[in-house]
Amino acid sequence: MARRSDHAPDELKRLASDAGRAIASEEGLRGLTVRRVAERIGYAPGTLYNLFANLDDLIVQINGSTLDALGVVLAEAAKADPEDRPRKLVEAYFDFVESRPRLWSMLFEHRLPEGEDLPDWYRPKLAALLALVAEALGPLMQDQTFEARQAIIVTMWAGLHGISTLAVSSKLTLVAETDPRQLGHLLVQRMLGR
Amino acid sequence: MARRSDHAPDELKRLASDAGRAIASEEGLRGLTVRRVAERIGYAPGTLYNLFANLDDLIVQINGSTLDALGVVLAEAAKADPEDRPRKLVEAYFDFVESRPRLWSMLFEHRLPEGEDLPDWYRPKLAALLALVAEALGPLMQDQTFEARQAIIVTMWAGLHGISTLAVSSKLTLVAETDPRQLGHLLVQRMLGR
DNA sequence: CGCTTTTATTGAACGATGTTCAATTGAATA
DNA sequence: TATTCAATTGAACATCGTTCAATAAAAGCG
Repeated sequence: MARRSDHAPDELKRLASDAGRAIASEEGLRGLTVRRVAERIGYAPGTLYNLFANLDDLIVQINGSTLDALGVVLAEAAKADPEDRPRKLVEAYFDFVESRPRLWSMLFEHRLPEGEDLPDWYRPKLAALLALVAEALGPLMQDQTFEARQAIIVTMWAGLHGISTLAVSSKLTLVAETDPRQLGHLLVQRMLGR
Repeated sequence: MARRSDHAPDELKRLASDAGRAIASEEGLRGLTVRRVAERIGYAPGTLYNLFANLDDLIVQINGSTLDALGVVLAEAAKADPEDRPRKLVEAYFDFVESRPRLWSMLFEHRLPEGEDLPDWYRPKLAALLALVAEALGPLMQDQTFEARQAIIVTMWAGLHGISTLAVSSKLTLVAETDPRQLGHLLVQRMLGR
């Protein structure tokens, strides 16, 4: 069989990454296989290699769209009054992680093979997220130099990521039950010097 | 063939996890396969299943020993004068990550299958590391309640983890080149309120 | 409309993976 | 020496990512 054209090429690519995202959000990275995506959209495994370079490529695409979704959520939170933004942003971040734990995990669980780099469009997407947060919190860091602000934002960002990662893999609960959100708020407060 | 007894059972188990660690530190989680570990120690693949429940078990064992090694390094740094400990601990942490990037990555890159939990001995090992840091930095947090100290330490811990993770997977370098160590120091300073 | 060209799609094939388990064989025991 | 025991094997199974010659359907053309 050939040239079925049940779907336009772009449409088919979307269909495939949607199917991949569905599988990943249900079963995580471990359950995401080429054959299962193909089966889900009713095509042969080989077809996916016309749409994506390989499975890693498909995963990176899905991760990219996860970053986009996170951006939407954070942008919404950034509309709050400047003094409220730290709390709102942290809440939005953890809401996002909790609503899509497996997709969010895949963002960091997946590693490209040694020597391969993320595609060119990925890093700007990440930088845009950071810029969004930096702009939202700018009014609260007016006494800081540009470099200092940059460092604060990146540290906050990485810190929230660390808290969420350990929470999701349940490597955070030790003796006492520690709420990830509270740690997030604590982190942001201290990083903003309040 | 059977009962070769070239090695005592415990000895063989050590041999296998050493081989696994060697492979992982050279090629990361992706290169760590049952067959390659078996080949490296001169046994058949099936033999590994007498020593470990499965590949996940072997990985968790290696991760456990990585935590131990990190503990040794941090304990050494904690011997410094109380005021120097924040800097020394951060330096020790990043030294460790940079000296074993792939082993350290495996600590967080690896996820057990859905529903499976880390073994009972793993969580205490993690808690001991946190306790070490908490004790070392206790003198610098005397104005804090026990709960507050706990939260500060865990947040620092998760934050360092986040910074290192993003740095190792090169998702930290955005516009300007940001040194992970400096971010680590910044984080710890602010979390300790200095 | 028929013929040719193009190309999207297939699915068998390859090598590699984790895991199982009956068979084997060396050591320990009697 | 004969028997029991258990450590070790390696073939087998299902699955994986990936490739690619074959194919069939659409598009182009006379």
